Amino acid sequence: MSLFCSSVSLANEHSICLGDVIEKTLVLGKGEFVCRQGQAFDSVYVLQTGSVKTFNMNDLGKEHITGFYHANDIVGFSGIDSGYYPISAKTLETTTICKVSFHKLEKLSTEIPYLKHQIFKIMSQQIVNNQRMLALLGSGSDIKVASFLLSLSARFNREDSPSDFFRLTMSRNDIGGYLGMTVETVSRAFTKFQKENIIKIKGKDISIIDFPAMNSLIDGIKSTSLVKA
Amino acid sequence: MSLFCSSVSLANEHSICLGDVIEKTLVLGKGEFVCRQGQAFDSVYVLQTGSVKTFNMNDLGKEHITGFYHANDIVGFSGIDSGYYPISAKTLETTTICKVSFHKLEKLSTEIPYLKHQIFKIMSQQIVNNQRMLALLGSGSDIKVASFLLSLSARFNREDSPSDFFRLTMSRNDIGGYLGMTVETVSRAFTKFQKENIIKIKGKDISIIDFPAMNSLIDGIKSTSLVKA
DNA sequence: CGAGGTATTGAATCGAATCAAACGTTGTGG
DNA sequence: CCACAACGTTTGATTCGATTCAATACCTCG
Repeated sequence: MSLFCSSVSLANEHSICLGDVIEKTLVLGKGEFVCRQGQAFDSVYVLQTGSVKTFNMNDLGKEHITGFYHANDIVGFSGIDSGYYPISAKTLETTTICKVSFHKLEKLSTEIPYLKHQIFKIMSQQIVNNQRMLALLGSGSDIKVASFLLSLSARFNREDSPSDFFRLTMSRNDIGGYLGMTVETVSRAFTKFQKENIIKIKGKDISIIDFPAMNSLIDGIKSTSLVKA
Repeated sequence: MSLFCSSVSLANEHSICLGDVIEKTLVLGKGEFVCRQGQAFDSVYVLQTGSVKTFNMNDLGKEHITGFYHANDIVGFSGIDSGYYPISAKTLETTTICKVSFHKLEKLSTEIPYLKHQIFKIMSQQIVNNQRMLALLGSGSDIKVASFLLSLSARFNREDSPSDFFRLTMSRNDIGGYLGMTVETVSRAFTKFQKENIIKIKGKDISIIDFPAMNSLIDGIKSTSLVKA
């Protein structure tokens, strides 16, 4: 399970019905906005290809990254509560997305309990993912970075190649903004892991070589799922 | 808006119907479990009085606190995704809660679109709250503690007294576990704020004296909600 | 090719964790 | 009701790690 968005499909056997709620499919270039913080909430966005970061600006112009999203992930649910998007979303590369009217989606979910359940599930999953991120609050930079890389890896293995190789579409700066640390510290963690032969990095391409070592790094934040009597 | 749970009521004009989904109302003493990490998910819990912490144990027995909940908050939505509670919940004092069957709640929400919308809203709110917490990832201990206190204050002002005075039902240890810092650092932040006449603390009772100073502390993580052209 | 942004590396500073000890509070049983 | 034990909290001194500042190397794209 990824730190990131949903592995649950909205559609399944009801995919036909979903045609009604898709407003349009958009192709966006690198660095374009999907939605902007403060805009009225009306849609959620389903990524088809590419990747997106969500973030908000603090009063001093520094941006805090709240998440990275890839194919099949859904962006925008956080706008339901207030009726406004609390975050901006920007593409990290050329990206195609489906704009889905939330109003229509919600109406359709009344007719299709399965759809409603899926929405519940996706939102629940986002809560769980965010809480897993929060477990990083107290941990050091190595753990944060390792956890980040493992999440990305898990996210890609799910549907794409089962390989340990993938591409970081976001900048080191974005990673830092996501994990709450500086660019320099991100870079240092990368070089350190590389020297220890845990990963191999070349620019934006990364491969995880030593999964056991990687996993042992994050032992401290993995939670036992046992029920203790 | 609080860092914590929901300010949105499940019921409103439909409160009559909710009688059907409430399994039972429980009174728990201090330190009792509401639900346990790993148990099969079947219910959400609505707090009537008292307070609760949610947490999970990592492999080394240290607990990470994922949230504090008070009257009218709802605990347990994170279990929808996997079908198991990913967290344990424990009372911080004598607490009364309603156990609500999620299965029944979901079925009822099919008949009452308003109810469904409220559930969406509450879950969306939790996503937003968690993301606000995540903004603390990169900030120092003073900011974390100030942010925590302001959230609690906002949470209580909402419905209880409009006073700047409240009681911390959780231990310093719990606060540390929540904010990702040690007990000592929490304590030091408290004494520092007190020396600066920003707050007044006596054991578990706290009053916020200088709100402007408190707010200026967290300027760095407040996000502008403006739409920039 | 050159320029601007992005990434890496190094040295010095600052802040939080850690270790250790004293102080307070709470709850229990004599 | 007091004494004591157990736990929670505060405070201090030291260590360790991340940020900061600064300089250099690397890529990407016009």
